[in-house]
Amino acid sequence: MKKVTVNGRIWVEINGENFLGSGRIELLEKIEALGSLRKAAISMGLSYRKAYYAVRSMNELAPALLVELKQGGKGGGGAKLSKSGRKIVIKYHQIAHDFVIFLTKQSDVL
Amino acid sequence: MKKVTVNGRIWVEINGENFLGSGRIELLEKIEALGSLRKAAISMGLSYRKAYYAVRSMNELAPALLVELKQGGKGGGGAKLSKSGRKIVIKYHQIAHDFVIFLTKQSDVL
DNA sequence: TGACGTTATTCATTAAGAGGAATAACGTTA
DNA sequence: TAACGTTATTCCTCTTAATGAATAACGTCA
Repeated sequence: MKKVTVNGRIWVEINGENFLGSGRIELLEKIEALGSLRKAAISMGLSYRKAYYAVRSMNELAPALLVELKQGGKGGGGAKLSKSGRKIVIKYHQIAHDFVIFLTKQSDVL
Repeated sequence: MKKVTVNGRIWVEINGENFLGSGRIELLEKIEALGSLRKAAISMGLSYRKAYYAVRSMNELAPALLVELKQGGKGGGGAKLSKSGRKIVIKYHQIAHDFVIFLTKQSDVL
């Protein structure tokens, strides 16, 4: 018997521009865990450049910085989440959870 | 004030393979309206080839043909939806409608 | 003041997808 | 049997996205 399922993807937009998806959320979490954008990128198998542009885009779109980047200094610098950065990660997970439930329900109906 | 919204995309999979999304649904509707795959593709600004491969993929994955293609004959041939093809278009619209409601609710929460 | 490890940026190459062009194949109809 | 308009298929080009390499810039600390 063939298995039919409803799948999907959600993301957050600000003024119609892509702001946050699951990939960026994972990046934020890695940044919080590792304290370094470079290490976060590598741990996800992501190029540093792509990760950097993602952070830059997020910080530009958000009303307040999500990631605080520090260049030079102790350890060469580093990256960490701001308070609003940590908040938005939690909020996103709530939405993603509801979405999984939605998809499951729709798959059952099929 | 910046406008923050949750957006997304859903599709139907069969055995984990992409089966139906909004584009393919639109294609099915155009086929029903125009009776020709070529005309349907053109009306959507789609290349015939892409439309053809989409139909082929759908027909192969579905338990029963969604689109009946006829080559040669009166008018050169034509394309039309099977009964199960028409059914699935209706079902998809129901799911898509629920999804819009879901997205609106999530956007309100933000 | 030099070493360090990070952030910040540019450049060139490669991979993949989209698209168009061209043509074969088909079956009815006049 | 020739014309017609469609389905069916192949091939090549072009554009765009992804990737990696290389390097500059920075600020602390020994």
